[in-house]
Amino acid sequence: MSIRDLARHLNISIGTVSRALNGKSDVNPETRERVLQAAKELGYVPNQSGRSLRQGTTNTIGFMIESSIETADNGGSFFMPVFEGVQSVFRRHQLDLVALLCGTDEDPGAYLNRIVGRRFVDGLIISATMRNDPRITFLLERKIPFVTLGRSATGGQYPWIDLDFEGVAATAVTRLLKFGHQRIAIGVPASDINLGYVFVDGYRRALSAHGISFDPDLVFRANSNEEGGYRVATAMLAQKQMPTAVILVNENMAIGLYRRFYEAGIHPGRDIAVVGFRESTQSRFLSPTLTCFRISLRDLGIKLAEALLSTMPAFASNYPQDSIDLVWPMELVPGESDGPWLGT
Amino acid sequence: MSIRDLARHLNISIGTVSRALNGKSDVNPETRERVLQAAKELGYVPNQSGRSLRQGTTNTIGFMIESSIETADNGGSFFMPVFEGVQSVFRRHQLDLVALLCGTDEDPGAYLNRIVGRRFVDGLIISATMRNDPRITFLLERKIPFVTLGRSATGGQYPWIDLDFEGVAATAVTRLLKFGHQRIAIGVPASDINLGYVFVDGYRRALSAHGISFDPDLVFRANSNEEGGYRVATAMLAQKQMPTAVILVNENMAIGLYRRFYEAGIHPGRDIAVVGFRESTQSRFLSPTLTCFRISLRDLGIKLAEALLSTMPAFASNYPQDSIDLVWPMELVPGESDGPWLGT
DNA sequence: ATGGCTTCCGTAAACGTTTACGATTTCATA
DNA sequence: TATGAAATCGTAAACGTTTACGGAAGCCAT
Repeated sequence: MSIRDLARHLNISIGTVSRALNGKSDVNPETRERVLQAAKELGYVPNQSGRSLRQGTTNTIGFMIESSIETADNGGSFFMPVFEGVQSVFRRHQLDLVALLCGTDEDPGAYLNRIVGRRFVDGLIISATMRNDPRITFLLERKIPFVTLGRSATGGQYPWIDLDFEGVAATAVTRLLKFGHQRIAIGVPASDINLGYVFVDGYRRALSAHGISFDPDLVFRANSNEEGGYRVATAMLAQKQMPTAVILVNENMAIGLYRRFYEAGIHPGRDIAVVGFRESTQSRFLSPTLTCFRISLRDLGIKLAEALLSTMPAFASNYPQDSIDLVWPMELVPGESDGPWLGT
Repeated sequence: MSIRDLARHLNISIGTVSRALNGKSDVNPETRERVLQAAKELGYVPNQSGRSLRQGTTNTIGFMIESSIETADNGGSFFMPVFEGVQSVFRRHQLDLVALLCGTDEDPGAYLNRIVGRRFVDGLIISATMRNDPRITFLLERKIPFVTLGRSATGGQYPWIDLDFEGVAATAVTRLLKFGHQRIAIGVPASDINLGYVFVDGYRRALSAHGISFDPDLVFRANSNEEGGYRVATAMLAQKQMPTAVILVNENMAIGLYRRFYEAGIHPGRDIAVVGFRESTQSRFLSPTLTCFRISLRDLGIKLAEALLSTMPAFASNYPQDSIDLVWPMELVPGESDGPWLGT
């Protein structure tokens, strides 16, 4: 069922059929109607390869999602809603979105090189941005439109959207200080993901804004999952003077942390304050419910899509450049996991 | 950087270049070496559109992942490891795997029709199979190779792999009966996903095998997330005679269930037995830790890939047909959430 | 010297689209 | 009526690749 078959069936040329289907102006409205009708009846859908070959564009966007061991167990709850949002925008432009999950046993650079080299996608969304991310320099020199979810220390001119980790750190720190806490710890990912650096920076700045000196012993690095949270709690318990509060960069860590404290007979929310990130269905149903930060992942996805489109020549006219380099604000949702310090 | 440029640069014809790159036999080893060398130096990667157009094959497989509201929050933890496994097999055959997430505001049938019509993929993996799934009949009549994760009541000849829900139900029921429980409830998804039907069937059969009559009031339907678990617990509490044990089809439900019981002052593992499904990082760190079933999702993914390849003419020779229609066994992992019935 | 292999390589068609260009018709206007 | 513009459509080239086919060269045996 090619366009040629369709043309033969209608007794008109394939050029006219193509123009009719693509909404070009120089075609008789009546003919167009006949073509569209026949296309629907015969179930004709244009072959993407032929179209791509001719126009040099694939009408697909790739969303590269990290699937490392660390994030494999919880990444989905984050990415799925974002993906939803991105897709809702692309659908309006007949763009198909595909998720590209680079396997753990393949080098992300090589993977990206293959995808880009094959002209598989017209643009890319890059997530889990590293502090120094070779993917960014690669895409820049290949002039592939892209946007990153998460800023990076890598140089160059490209749009990025990131969560407001400084804001989160500042809000959490001030809140906990107001509650009377003095030793406030944080739990951040052990990997080289840039998120960790930004978070620690924000934490540091927030502390110094209140005249409190930074204590490196209060920064706990671990995997961003339940096991990591468990380890953080264990490390906290081992300190001569245990922190009275802790800020976690990942809500999955909270479960492991809760568990470790439960084993030690320590009640989060009473004996120790916990602030998590980010709000999810989970955080509302933990006991105690987690104080954390709310964010509309779907809206984030929408902004991501718009930022990408603004860098693509074919769509840039509809999307002004001002939607790029965005720091996404988040709102604190109080839970039962923190409160006034009752200790000595 | 097309094959033509490469040929010009080497002063040989494009036909020879193509043959050299594709490992055809009728090319001088020395020439082949030169071609491969030049391709690497100049960073040549064959254009996928051109290749697809010519061979009628795209070298990509689609993994259609459900992203409905219900599963958006937890689907990732399940699919990511499966995806990993699938990808590890496809990589060996130079096949690229892409995740296709059908947005919630688009009809899955229409989405699939577009993907297939465009000749976007050579094969498909379908998940979240419905009891009556129009996608299956569609793919069958279009003769697109596919495999489903989850069996279906839809007729036709196609490979599927499913988890052993009967086994899970039987094991859980016998275990709980041995513990002295009499009123054993189950929590299953409210949607039309076939998984729910199979699970209830297994539960029913397991009960009757022990001479216990089936009580429809013990089947609780809810969303497969934390909120659903909360609702299930609420419904259980409302019954005149509360069940003494409950089997959940989703471990995320356990969190919500725990929460509701916590609010009611009831301790899972002591006052009520909970058996969950499936084991995850979470289930090991909940308090109490969840008795549940273990499964290697990566291995599951590998089998899925093999089943699909066995139906694709180009690969079938390497993959015998016996790997299809598989019921995946699972192993129980005891936790703290169930035990002997201590009630009256 | 001729014929027949084998080895290697070039030529050209084909895949399904889109689109620049030109051809034809229609129609109003001079 | 002649003319030009507008509307509509057909023709053919082009995108990058693979591959069937044939040709050229080399070699060996007759």
